[in-house]
Amino acid sequence: MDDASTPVRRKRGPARRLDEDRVVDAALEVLDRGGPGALGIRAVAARLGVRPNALYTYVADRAALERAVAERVLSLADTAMLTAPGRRWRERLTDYAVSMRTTLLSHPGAAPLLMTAPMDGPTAVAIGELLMATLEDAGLSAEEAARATYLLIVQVVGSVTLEVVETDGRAPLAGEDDRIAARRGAMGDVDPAVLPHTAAAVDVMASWIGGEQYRWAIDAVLDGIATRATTPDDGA
Amino acid sequence: MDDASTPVRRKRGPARRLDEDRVVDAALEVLDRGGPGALGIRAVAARLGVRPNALYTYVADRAALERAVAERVLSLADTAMLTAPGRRWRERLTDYAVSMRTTLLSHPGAAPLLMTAPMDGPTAVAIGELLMATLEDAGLSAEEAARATYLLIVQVVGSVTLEVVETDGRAPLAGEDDRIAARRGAMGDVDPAVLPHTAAAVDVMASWIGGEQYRWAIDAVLDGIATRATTPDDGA
DNA sequence: ACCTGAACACCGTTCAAGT
DNA sequence: ACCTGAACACCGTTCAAGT
Repeated sequence: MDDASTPVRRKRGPARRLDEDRVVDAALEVLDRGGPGALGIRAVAARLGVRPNALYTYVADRAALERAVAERVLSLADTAMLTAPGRRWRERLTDYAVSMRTTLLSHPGAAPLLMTAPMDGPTAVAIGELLMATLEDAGLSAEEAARATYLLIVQVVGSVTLEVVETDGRAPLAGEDDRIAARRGAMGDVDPAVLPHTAAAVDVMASWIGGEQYRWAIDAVLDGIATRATTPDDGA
Repeated sequence: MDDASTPVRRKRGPARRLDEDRVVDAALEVLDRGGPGALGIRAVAARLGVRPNALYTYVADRAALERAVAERVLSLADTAMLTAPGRRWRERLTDYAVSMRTTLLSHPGAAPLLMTAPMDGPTAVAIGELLMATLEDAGLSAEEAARATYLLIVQVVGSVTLEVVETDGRAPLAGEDDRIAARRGAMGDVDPAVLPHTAAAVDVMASWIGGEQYRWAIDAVLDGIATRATTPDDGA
């Protein structure tokens, strides 16, 4: 079921032709199969059927490879939601945040890279531009829109990274219910006499890594942002 | 100026006595001097004047060492602010958030460890307990308090980690103004014709890694949380 | 119980050499 | 221009041995 524009795309073959896109493709595959710890120059080279030092024609070093992977993953989330006509600014931001989580969770090993490498690539900038535009639709000033944009970025990337770090980071991730149950089990019993609030909330804390928590947090953040907006709920 | 309870504490000496605390001390020193990339079994052993494999008596492996360092750094922030009598819940949370940032920035290399290793140690749990108690003072239900707690944790740890990742991570960090100026310089010029919002907000974006942005974000988050509180502003 | 010596299987990165 | 061969200086971790 290959796309027509992707001629053959063999798994590991004798290296038909190399270019940066193919290197990043391979890096993402290594990440998906082996988790965050598996990514490395030698592993990617092996997957391409090539010697490790061959990669240095396309990538400056390991850090540059990681940045390229981070950019690639960001580009997989569809920004069309941010410009969807007829939808309110708040719905657009919520949709995009949820969709970004789904995208990142489908390449869990890549999520920590977003926190490790500075995101200054063209894709990251383009996303920032669209987020600021959406927040100005809400009636925020340019400065407030920029600050709110970063608040949202921190929340989205931070949540998903912490969520992934509790797994082995290989795709596909276990189902959310299973991951929450495993986390609940690892927490064991809490003595209500010494940690009353923790003991009472242990089930909710187990679900910190889930979609419901994610939605709750984004919602609260958007409420806080809405406080600063002049177009409370029905902006363009 | 050594504390009386710290007998001699030499820098690297012939290893007077080893225990887990001294190992974590050394790890934190390695981190402060060399940044996140410097931390490792061999580097810590060298700092203690001991062979690498000697560490395995006190720490299971590298991952356990990193978790121990993360726990240590968390314990350096003073939780007394969360229980300060006579102060409103919102002031207590703001004070603690600001103080946690200061603590983490004083050991910048350790900040990324909080995002990389699951935080399930006793210190992390104790902080969670106090945060939940404070948020219940605000009138949140147990479930809401737990969800708001995680929202705050993600925001604090996420912000500081992204802030540190743009530096070399060695202590002491350059002054905030210098770091913002350097970031502004790295962003270069942006064409207003293609990225109008980005071009207009470039100075604010440079300051994303600063204390003003941090405060703005925490404030917005607390506004969102306050929406769900029954004790709007003058809780116990 | 705690530390060393020695070794293992890895890393990222370089440089000269081939084609 | 692009890839290989070979080597460099590293890693984390193990195991047997010493004391």
